[in-house]
Amino acid sequence: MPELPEVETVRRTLEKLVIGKTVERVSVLLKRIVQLPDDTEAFALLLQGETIRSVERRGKFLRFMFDQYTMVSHLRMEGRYGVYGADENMEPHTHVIFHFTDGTELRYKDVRQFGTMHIFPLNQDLSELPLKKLGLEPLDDSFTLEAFRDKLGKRATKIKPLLLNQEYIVGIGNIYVDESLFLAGIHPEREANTLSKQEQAKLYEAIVATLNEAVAAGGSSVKSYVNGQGEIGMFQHQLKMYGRKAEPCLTCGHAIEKTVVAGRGTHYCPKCQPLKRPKAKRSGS
DNA sequence: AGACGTTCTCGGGCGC
DNA sequence: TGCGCCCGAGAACGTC
Repeated sequence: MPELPEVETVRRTLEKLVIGKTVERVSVLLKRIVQLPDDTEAFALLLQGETIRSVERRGKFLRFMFDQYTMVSHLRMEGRYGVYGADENMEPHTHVIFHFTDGTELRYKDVRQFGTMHIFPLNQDLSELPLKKLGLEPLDDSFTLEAFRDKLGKRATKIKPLLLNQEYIVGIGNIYVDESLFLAGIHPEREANTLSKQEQAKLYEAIVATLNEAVAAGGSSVKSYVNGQGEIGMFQHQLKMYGRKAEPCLTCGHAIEKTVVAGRGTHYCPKCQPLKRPKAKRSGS
């Protein structure tokens, strides 16, 4: 479920709830979530007695900063966190529990069981997988038009899969890629290296605007997403493309098409996002 | 039935 | 022919 705006919203809500709390013990109910250390008992022991000092984000990953360790957590499709009293009912699909010394618990739930957790010595996560190869942070000052153009570079790959590839730019997923490409008037199957300077600039602006507005709205709750306090987001009401198959394009009224691009459901307006750049018509051929 | 907000692995195809 | 890169397909899972 979560793309950058959702993960950022989880981060913001969570930091209000868990900073300063000390881990008494950790229960791992589903081993597959824990990737590193691969021994789940070792994973649990590393965090015993550690206090959460901050909660940060890199792309779609959450980074829980403890005294000596960083715990990196990816929610994948449906992972979610919540803080509970130790006596509260255990909800289904609860896989990892961080029991704090004050009697509260941080619980990780994940219906589809795709989420991952890794522990590294403090701050060493950034130079190790899975964070090592991540690309530009689109809401950082470092995300300039020039840096974006460099990433688009000479690649002949389709623009949509390129934007989804976290090695170039982080945080964009299937919802916000469709929204951004629509805003920029670019067809999802355009080859990245054929974008004009002007199209590159429009796409850059579209990505920044879309992500910022979505963060301001607390993310999009299309299916199951909630923030760290169990609240849904609001940006789903502002989506112009995602989930609007066959509905009228808000710009031109043409029916929105849904196809598959690089294995992902893809929404676009054939009129506002033509595959061929509008050119003088030629007869024949 | 089949899609689903994510990402990793694998294998074929291509170019050098 | 061989190697490396790149891309798309499939897999991981449970729910509606």
